[in-house]
Amino acid sequence: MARKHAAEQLLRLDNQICFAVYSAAHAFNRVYKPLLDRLSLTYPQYLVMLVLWERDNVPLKTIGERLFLDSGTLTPLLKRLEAAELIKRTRSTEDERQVLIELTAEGEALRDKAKSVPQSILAASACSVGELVAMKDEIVALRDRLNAVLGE
Amino acid sequence: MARKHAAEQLLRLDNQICFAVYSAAHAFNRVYKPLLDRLSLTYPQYLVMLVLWERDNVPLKTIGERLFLDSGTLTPLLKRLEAAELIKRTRSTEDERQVLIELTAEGEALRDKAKSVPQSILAASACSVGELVAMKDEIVALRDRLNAVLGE
DNA sequence: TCACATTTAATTGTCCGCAATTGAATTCGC
DNA sequence: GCGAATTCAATTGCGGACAATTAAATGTGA
Repeated sequence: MARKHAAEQLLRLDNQICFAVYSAAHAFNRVYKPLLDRLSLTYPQYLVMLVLWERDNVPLKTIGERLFLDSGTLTPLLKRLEAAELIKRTRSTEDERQVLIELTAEGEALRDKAKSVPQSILAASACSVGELVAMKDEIVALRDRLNAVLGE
Repeated sequence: MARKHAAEQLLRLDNQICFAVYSAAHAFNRVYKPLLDRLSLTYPQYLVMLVLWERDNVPLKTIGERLFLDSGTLTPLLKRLEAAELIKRTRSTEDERQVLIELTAEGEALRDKAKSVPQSILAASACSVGELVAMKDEIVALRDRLNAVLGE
């Protein structure tokens, strides 16, 4: 047989884009780990802080929409950030269903220490900013198409 | 100020390739879920099965190297696959430190049911095979550069 | 107004992912 | 051949992820 059936080829690990993305996510996580250890943050916690550094005092829901995470993930994570005194959780007075997340002074201050992280990641990526931006845009477009399918 | 300082821009969530990869991995996982539910597999379990369908009777270590996972992840996962009677775990007679993983007849048979999965993913990705292959190759190259940094 | 649906967080249970440790088997240096 | 280092799997503990459920607050329609 000159070539295997297409369905067989698609089952091969090395042909699957999802595994490429999956394993790249883990590789990123491992590169981030020592950098974030210095901030005493995990990667998902760092993502939450990025959201808050852009806009403070937002409901849990909004953070979840931004990061594609639900309350089952965020509630315990935010409690740990509160225990670390980086954020405060308070019920909204207008809508008591909502929990508003607010940075503490300490949480704000951490932003400065975090500024050098992206540069280190850039270096580890070992390619140009232009290439990375192009890849990022493609991956985001793919992610959004996948999420669109889920919304149907 | 005409434009913000570069370090500030790099801290923005939308500018981070790692978040693109992270969120794309989750989106893939959510698309895979209903497909894999029919096989009673989780995504990491599906990855292990892909490895075994390519080559059977391999040590745990080899599976870990292929998937970039360690024994802390694989040992319980493989025990669940064994409980589901898809694989068998046996100590190697030549080197008793190794655990060899072998498909059962049921595990082999599942391959047929899994054949249609990649096609469904392809459809959800909503782009051409050529584009996907190109993206996959770029992401794999990036992953390998990141892993290379870790190996130093 | 009052039943009903919707929105939002929190909780519970299951399954990854990984660091750190332990213990057993093997290999290496001498 | 023997003690030390290495390899490999298992275990423990912690922190995500997410489905499913619960409960409370809010909104809506007759």
